[in-house]
Amino acid sequence: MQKKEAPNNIQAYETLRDQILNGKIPANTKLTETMLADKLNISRTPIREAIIRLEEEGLVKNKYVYIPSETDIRHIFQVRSILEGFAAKYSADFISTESLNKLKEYIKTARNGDDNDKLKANYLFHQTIVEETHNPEIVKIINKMQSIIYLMRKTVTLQHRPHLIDEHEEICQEIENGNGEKAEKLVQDHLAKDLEFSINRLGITN
Amino acid sequence: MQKKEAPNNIQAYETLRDQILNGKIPANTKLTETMLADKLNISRTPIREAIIRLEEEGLVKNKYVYIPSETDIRHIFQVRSILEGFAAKYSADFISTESLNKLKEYIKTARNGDDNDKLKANYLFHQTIVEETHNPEIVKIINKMQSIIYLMRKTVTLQHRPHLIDEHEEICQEIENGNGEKAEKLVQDHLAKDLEFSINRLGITN
DNA sequence: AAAATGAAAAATGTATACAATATTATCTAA
DNA sequence: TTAGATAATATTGTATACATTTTTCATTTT
Repeated sequence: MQKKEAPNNIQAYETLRDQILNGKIPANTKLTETMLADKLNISRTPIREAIIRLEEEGLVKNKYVYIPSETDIRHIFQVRSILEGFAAKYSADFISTESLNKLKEYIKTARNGDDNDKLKANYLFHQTIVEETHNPEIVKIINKMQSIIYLMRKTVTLQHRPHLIDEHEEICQEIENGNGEKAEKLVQDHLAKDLEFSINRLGITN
Repeated sequence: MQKKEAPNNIQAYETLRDQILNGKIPANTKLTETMLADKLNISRTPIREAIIRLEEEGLVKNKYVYIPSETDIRHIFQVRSILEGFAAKYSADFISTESLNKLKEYIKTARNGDDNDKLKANYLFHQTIVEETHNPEIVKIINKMQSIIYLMRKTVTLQHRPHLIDEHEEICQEIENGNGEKAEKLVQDHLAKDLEFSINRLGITN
């Protein structure tokens, strides 16, 4: 049995999504159906369906590639902060030893690896904590924000925000100690710093 | 200038959404494009687009109308509890007098009005607190859960869960007192009770 | 010039035909 | 029977033509 290929509308959705996220399709681009259909060598029908998905996801708004304003980003980060804070608090009580070891591993990699490793390790650090809630709804919400988070993370790790890894270490420590309240607070402070650093460096405005 | 009518695909999305929510299209129904196209007297194209929207929203999964399991509902309620808890805490510090008066108004209506008034008042009570965050992301997430929440609310208010309104009153009180921590806790306990009551009465299983 | 008008062009929305898959029913061989 | 193959049917996916709406841009009017 051979693996069935995803239909064009799904593929189109995925490639467009990727291209928007990595900047190949820049912010504010008008997405015209015929233009995209030409580019991907398929008809307008699957393109339309891809665009609808992107719109529901919030990456496209009214046919234009959407860049969130500073206010938008602050709102998104508030949600992230609330949910990841909860996740950290929860982890302090319920984290598995495997996950805890993973966290330590990611800290090590983030200190020693190359840029790409660091990026991935920092992503996994946060993701592991979120997944430790074992609540797919929470994971889903965070994942939906990954597009913006990714941009921010790229900034803070590649531009070496000071103390970033130290903070990860502290968070990990408090989770290990079972100190949920402290862990929650640390995550929220940590994210607040990421936010300010990124907004500053990216020169985001309203 | 006359008001432009929404395109068929949007209208189809809205009517299907409504019909799923009020049970006209029962859970687990297979949504076939031709069948719906016939019923709404339009072609398959706009139907497909409507279904994609419903799928992105989570109301439809793999062409079937989706009913969340008990576990799903618990997960959803955990998110709701975290976010509404935050909203209550936030409100304690920042709520406007207008909103506070509204809350009191809704409590009164929920005590005296008819079933329909009660239902609406209880909805507005929670919605007002959520909106007081002035964070559209939070509002959006909660709204996306409204389908399930609606079901639950119908149960708890129409089957008169005891102390429901008393709890609203306490929450309102603590918000007015500026006691955020207490308000947060009360909201979370309140929602936990709603959840258990509803699951019990609706006979939801996995 | 600025605003208003209205063709021309472009883009979106819808129906439909046909192609590709998935599902169901039917039949055969163990 | 029943597991497996295969034909029949139903459903989904895609391209395309045409209809409708929106946008653009030149022209006229003030």
